[in-house]
Amino acid sequence: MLKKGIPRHSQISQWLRSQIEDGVFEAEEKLPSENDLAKKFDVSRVTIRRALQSLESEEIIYRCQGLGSFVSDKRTPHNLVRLTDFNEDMAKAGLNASSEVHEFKIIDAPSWLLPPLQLDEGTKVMQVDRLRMADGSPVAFDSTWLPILYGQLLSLEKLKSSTIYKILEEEYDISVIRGTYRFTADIADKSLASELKVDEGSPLLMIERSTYTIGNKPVYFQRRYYRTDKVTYEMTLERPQEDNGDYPELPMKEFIPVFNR
Amino acid sequence: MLKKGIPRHSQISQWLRSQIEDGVFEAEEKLPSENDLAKKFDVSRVTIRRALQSLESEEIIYRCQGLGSFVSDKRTPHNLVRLTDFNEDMAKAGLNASSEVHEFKIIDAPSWLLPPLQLDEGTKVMQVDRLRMADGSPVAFDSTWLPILYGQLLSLEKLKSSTIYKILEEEYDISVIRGTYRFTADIADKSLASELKVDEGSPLLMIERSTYTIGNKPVYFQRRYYRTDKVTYEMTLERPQEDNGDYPELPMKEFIPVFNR
DNA sequence: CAATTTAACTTGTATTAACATGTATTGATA
DNA sequence: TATCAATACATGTTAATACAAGTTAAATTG
Repeated sequence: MLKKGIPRHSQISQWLRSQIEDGVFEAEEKLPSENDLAKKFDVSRVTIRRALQSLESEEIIYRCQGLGSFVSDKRTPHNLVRLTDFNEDMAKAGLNASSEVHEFKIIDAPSWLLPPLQLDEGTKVMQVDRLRMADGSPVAFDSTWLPILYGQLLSLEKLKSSTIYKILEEEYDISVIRGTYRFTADIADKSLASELKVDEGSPLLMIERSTYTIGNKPVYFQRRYYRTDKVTYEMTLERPQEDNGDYPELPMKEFIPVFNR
Repeated sequence: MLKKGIPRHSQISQWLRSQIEDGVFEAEEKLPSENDLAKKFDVSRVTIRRALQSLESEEIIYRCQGLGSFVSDKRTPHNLVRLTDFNEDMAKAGLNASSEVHEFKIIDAPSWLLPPLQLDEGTKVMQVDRLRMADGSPVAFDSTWLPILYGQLLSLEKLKSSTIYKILEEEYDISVIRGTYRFTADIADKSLASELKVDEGSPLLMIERSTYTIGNKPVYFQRRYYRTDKVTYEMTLERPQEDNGDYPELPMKEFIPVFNR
């Protein structure tokens, strides 16, 4: 049942993770007892506990002495934030996402783009402008700049049905390891106003995103303008309930505002 | 050395936490080996490992087989986001924070405020308007509304030297358990423009914050406008390096955009 | 002297064993 | 009937032990 070469506790926690993911064990459902699991996998109870501990620290399950282990209700592993994708975000919100590619060209990198993409002067970059729509009406407009190295992997065809993130990850195995988001506000100039169908001078929520792959290599730099009447970014921070006394005064969560001078 | 009644592994992990916090073990410094710690506390190595495991899952330390355990460089436990405080944010950025209370009054709650504060029509609320400054120049302007229950605990005096968060937590033991942040953009009207010393129509980053105490009771609702030339909110999301195979495809971090219709 | 082997030390994995503590049910007792 | 004690079973704590595997440096070898 268990492969060799991979720690058993990892395999067991992985098995449980996928079982929970697949809905075999539903939310709030009681898992088999540690002894039962130990028998099932023919390992010691300690190994089972090691596996359950992983799931507990990921807040996928919670355990009650005397009662058993239960699947957490939270759909996403708490405290974990995923690097999200426009289409994915929209799908989660139950909206029909679509996008139009309005620009797909190679340009000389403007000077302000050199530092974020770690490029030298005179280098060319790929620029992709897209209008993002939810249920057919414009929600956001973004420009993305990529070093030619990565930009050449894209095509108009693919961009229509997929996202840059997915194309690079799934087709070329270039995965984004790190991403930095910057939130700021801007006002719609003539061009943005007409793209997003808002009045010139309207406030727009701007999110700049820098993404990096292994070795801190920049993959792309993106500026996205959201219609404020359409999108608000929201984030809930929760202070962990005083569980076991492990956190006496406790860590909550961090959110770093950067002050420009 | 160890008290009874409290699990030894908890006491040991707590001791290590505070030693690290106090700088006894600095960033990237190697901790004593598991065997050394076991001898020091006269416990088994398993107990030490249990303690280190807690610190590891909190990302306070990391461990390398064959090398030892090391203190993580990250100042704040990773993946944990703290509910922050304006003064604290500024201090961290090395700026001198100050604020002027421009309004401190009791008003009839406007209708749009009723749902977020879970109040009935006709209720009165406390409103506090403050201009926030960094090194003497205006950075943000916020209005905070509190149910009278909590508002009455504040005073002009205290607000000058402290923050609402601190006053309620430290003096009245009312601690904020949960907070929701919403990011959006707005433009400066005449009043905001003159407060923040920007042109009318300038873009401002607006952050709405709802905070709750135990039992999901709203403590206050706040609207803060940041000068975009002064402040950008930034957030870095990192995908955990494939450590042990525990996370095969996955979990990064979550950041929820809310789509208004 | 350089390359290799060995030894010592580190954390990682896993078992067996015992006892502590919390929860719920069952059955005897007042 | 209501209460309490016994019991079974859950997770929690901890020890003692063994071996695996990664790292480093010293010792050995060519």
